[in-house]
Amino acid sequence: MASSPPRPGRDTRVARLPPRERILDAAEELFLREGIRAVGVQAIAERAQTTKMALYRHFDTKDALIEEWLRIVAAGYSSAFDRTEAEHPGDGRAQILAVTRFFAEGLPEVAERGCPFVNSIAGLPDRQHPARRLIEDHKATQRRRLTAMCERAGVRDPDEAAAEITFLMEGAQISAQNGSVDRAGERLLTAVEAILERGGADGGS
Amino acid sequence: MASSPPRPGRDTRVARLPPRERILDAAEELFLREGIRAVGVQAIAERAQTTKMALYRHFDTKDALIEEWLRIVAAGYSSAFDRTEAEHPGDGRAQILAVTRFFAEGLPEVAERGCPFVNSIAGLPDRQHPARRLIEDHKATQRRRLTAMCERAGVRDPDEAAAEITFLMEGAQISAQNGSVDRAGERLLTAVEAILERGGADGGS
DNA sequence: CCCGAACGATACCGATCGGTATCACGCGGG
DNA sequence: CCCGCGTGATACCGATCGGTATCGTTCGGG
Repeated sequence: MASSPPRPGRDTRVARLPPRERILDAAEELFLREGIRAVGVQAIAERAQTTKMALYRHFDTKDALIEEWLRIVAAGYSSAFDRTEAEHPGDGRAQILAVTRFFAEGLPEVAERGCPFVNSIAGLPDRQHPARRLIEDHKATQRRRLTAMCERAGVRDPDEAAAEITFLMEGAQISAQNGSVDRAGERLLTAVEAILERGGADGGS
Repeated sequence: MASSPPRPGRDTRVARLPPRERILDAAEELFLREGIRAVGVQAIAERAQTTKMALYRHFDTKDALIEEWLRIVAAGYSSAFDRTEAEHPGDGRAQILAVTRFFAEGLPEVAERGCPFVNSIAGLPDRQHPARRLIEDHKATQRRRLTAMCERAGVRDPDEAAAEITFLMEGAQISAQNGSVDRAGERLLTAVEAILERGGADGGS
């Protein structure tokens, strides 16, 4: 096996990531594919090409690993919001349409694996569970940012508009997953535009 | 029909349903409270005041029990659609508003325990699983019925309107569950009315 | 009245769960 | 050079998982 080159990278074409990242990657894949509760720590460790012991050196408990994973996913969505606000400074309407497009682009993936937050919350019936709190905090923050964008867009009732847009985004994910609505992305975009229209958004135009 | 089931007569000590119903009731309660996968058959049997053996006499497997439960839940929604169609014959707009109100009224419950379909699908990653097929069939049927109602209401693009209303209903449930939107019921109704307005619904004939 | 089916209880099956203990090895920094 | 830490491997823990086997009891309809 490791005959001449002492250099690592024999069993992986790219340089191997540190165990912690490998574990998080493996957990993400399995959590999405099988569901939080159906996956055992043993399976995660194996897929990460390590052992349960190594996993428990980095995460106190399986639930802590779940929480950390969800934290990363939430950060991904947050940074997408950051980006759109940076790219369309002050233009609420453009920001909303951009994040809507972001959600729409993610729909094929969500249709296959489901939404990480929605699926996880189903396995976290305890409202005090740290991972569940994290999800709810994330969703509340996202909703606040959406409301702010609606205000910026000059919509008449920003609170109502943000609520409806939130419904549409969440519902598009669910309906894409259960296959009851085709062309979900286009429908989502159309519906959000209609809400902005109805609310009298300033529009960049 | 001649022979009545062993219904609890008034001299029975405890009004007790037949084991099968008790098991389904217990399963419903636990599935909603803890989640499909987190509940063991032992726990279901105990809450139904019976044993695992009795449970397996009525259901081939735990998954079959899950499927049967979901079938009952789906039937409940279907009969709600039946009722509104019967109560507002030919009036698509009134039908849509009635089923929307039905969803809105269920939101407090959904906010607490989550949507049975959404939560279950998270624990059924296998698309071939009978219970998952049942959910997807149910959602597809519901979407078709909604489209028919939109046609009846004279909306310009019934397919699009039904899709958007579906998004709103599903999204309202999710957002109520994760607490990101308050007054979800009123918002849902407002949004659906706006879609009918925009689509040029007849208003009742 | 009595027979068989449904029922309740208990014990058991192999597998897997989340989590821990132990130990040997490799590698890098003081 | 060598010490120590992170690592990987293995074995183990008690508990629980879904599912089955074997009892004795209860009860209602032919």
